[in-house]
Amino acid sequence: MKTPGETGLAFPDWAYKPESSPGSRQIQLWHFILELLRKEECHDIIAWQGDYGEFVIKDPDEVARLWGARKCKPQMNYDKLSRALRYYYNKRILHKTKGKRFTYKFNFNKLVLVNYPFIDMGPGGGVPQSAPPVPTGGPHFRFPSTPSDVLSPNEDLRSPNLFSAVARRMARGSVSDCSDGTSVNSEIEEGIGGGGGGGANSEDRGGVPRDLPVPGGFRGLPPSLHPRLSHDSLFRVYPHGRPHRVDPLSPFPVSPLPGPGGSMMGPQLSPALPMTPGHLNYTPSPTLSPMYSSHFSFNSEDMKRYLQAHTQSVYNYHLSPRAFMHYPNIIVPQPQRLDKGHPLHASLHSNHSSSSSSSSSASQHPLPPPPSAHHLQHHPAPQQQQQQQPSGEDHLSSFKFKLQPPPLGKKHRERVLNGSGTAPSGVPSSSFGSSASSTPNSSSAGGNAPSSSSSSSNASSCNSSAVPGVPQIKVEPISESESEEVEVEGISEDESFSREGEEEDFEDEEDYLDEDVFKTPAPSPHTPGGGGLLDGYQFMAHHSPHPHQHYHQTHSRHLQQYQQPAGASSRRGAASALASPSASSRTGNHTPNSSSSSSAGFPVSPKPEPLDLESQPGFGNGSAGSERSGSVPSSPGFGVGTGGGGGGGGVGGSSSSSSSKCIPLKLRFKRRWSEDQRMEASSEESDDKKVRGEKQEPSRGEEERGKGERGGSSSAGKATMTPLAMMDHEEEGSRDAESRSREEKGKIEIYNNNNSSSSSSSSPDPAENSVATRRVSTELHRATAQLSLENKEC
DNA sequence: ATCGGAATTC
DNA sequence: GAATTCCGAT
Repeated sequence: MKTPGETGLAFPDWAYKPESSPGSRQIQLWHFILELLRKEECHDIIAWQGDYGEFVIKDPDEVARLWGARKCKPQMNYDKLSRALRYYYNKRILHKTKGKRFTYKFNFNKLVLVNYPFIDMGPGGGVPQSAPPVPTGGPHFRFPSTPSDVLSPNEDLRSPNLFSAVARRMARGSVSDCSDGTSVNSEIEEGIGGGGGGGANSEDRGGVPRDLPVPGGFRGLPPSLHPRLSHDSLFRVYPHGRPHRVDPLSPFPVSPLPGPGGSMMGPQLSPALPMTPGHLNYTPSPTLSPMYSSHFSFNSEDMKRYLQAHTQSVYNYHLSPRAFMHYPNIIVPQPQRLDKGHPLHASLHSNHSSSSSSSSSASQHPLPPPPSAHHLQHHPAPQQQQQQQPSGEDHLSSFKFKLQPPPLGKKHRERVLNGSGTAPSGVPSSSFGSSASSTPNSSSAGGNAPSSSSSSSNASSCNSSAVPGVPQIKVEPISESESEEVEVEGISEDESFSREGEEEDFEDEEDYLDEDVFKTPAPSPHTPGGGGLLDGYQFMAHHSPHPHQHYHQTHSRHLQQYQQPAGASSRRGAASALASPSASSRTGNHTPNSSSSSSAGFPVSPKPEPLDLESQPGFGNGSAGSERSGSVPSSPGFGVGTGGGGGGGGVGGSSSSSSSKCIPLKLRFKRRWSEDQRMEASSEESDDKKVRGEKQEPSRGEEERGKGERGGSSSAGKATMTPLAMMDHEEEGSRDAESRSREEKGKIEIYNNNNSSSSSSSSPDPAENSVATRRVSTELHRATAQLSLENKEC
């Protein structure tokens, strides 16, 4: 099999911490595992297989041996190692793929969160589940490992308001450790050769452009961003046409942004585990960015850039609208479509002042500029894709759907490799030997030269294989009740965003979330830009002229794949259908996800979350509000068809009018919302259970149920229905048949449009769209402003 | 093979 | 905190 990297599916760079690289002793098991997975040499003993993020330990003994060597625990054996892995279950870093021997699956979301806690959870701590902090999209954010990289985090700090959470975490050390001094080299390794991306292997890299840390990180950014910071390190830019590889074998779907650095091995992210923002129980690496202490001067420009990057990242990661609510000042740039001018810049600039101000208000200590840390890392040549200049298509294209045939029989995967069991007892830890097992190659000490770095040589390769994959959706049989049942990978943002009915029923919220988070935006084949989900954001930010196109595309896909006939009403059915196969087999636990069960009542977040509340209002103004009021289902705003997405849609709603298209958007929002809430609730619960060890009920199903129940009834904090719930109710309950039919029609139209047009470009009514779009945009702006104000107040 | 509790180590 | 070690239960 190819390594993820090769396949182009690498896991996010940030997920991998170089520090743990060969020489570092503090390496954590998961990190070590990733390390092995990155090495082709090790593919005989462990390799990605199956779903995204899923890997199989082909030779448990050997892996254990290596692990023991690394940790200087000669007595290590698979039993012990597995115990350690099992501890990750609760942490949600990993979970077992049931039915498959020696097969586990990473929850990259979790890793990401841990590593990249940029998003402020807010008081509620509720982060939009849907929006993982990690940037997937175009510009990849790379978790800074090197000192210079580290800076970036600091940058975050710059804006206390926005990133305060991060700062706090950093202070706590909860933030990922990229910073080990030890790891510096390692990082470099990764960054360049090894690592950057997930695939350590040269091959892998080849597939994915690993780190292409582009010196100018941001596209638009002047190379000289900051002397001290190279955003590059922080953000990886991917060349436009990132090749998307699709490796059938590799567990990962094509990386959406085959970004260079492989910063994104998006596919790998397993949707399965929920990334509950709130729960960062696990702190992978203690070290935080080296820079904590470092100070950065507050540079408005840097800030802007940073924010841009960040926002893009967020955007790319499908942050839920709420996430943005947290950052009132930030306008979400359209990462991918910069066509229109450079919205980002514009937005940033415009916002910049505000943001800065806010920061000042909050607490900010402008940090003195860090010592220069520029890291050595050679980033692969700057990729085209830099954030700033996304050539529209490329950006979007980066994300794709991955369609995978149903997994082969488990048996295929089950391989018990007998191992070669050799076990040299004390192996020098330092040399993880990279390939220790099979190919002990050099490396070891070499400094970090990283074994994997070997890949460095390959680094070039990464980019190569860019094969624009076609968006694919992967449907897995449900192996586990939890998350794995149905995965849609690489779903376009839209999907994640709305996850229309089809996906609505996630048995696992977590999974769902994870997916969202990780999903890479699916580049629609047709649309260059491809960013489905983004639409909303984009819309908000820039009002792209053709917002709906994306939407259409994505939806169309849904339809095709899921063939979901009708709108909301059908959702469940569709979803259930998807899930059902396996679900049925399994215990009933799957109960349709809480969301679907909305009828029952959406779970209300157990505890009141200020953030949510805050955010919601904002949206409320938009579509949500209208719905609540019982207004006509179709919110005008959405009508624009732009996905206005969340916020935008809502706002627009007031103004515009096309009904048909509007609804889908609305639904999306609602669902999204509900999901978020559910997530929150679930996450809490789950945490309680798993982490805390509270046992409410053994079955997983329970968790969900519990969520639902709690949400509905118990939520002591919130007796009242959440907006979402209300919305849902309206949808299902109050809406009249007509409205529904209209909605559906609208959807259909949209879909049709997609199909018909090559997506990207032509919308059926360009003129109309443009006009509508403008209009909407204007309103959106207005709305945004209001929201911002509101948020500030809060 | 897997799970997870408990004690212990670093 | 993150394993490591043991070990009984499934």
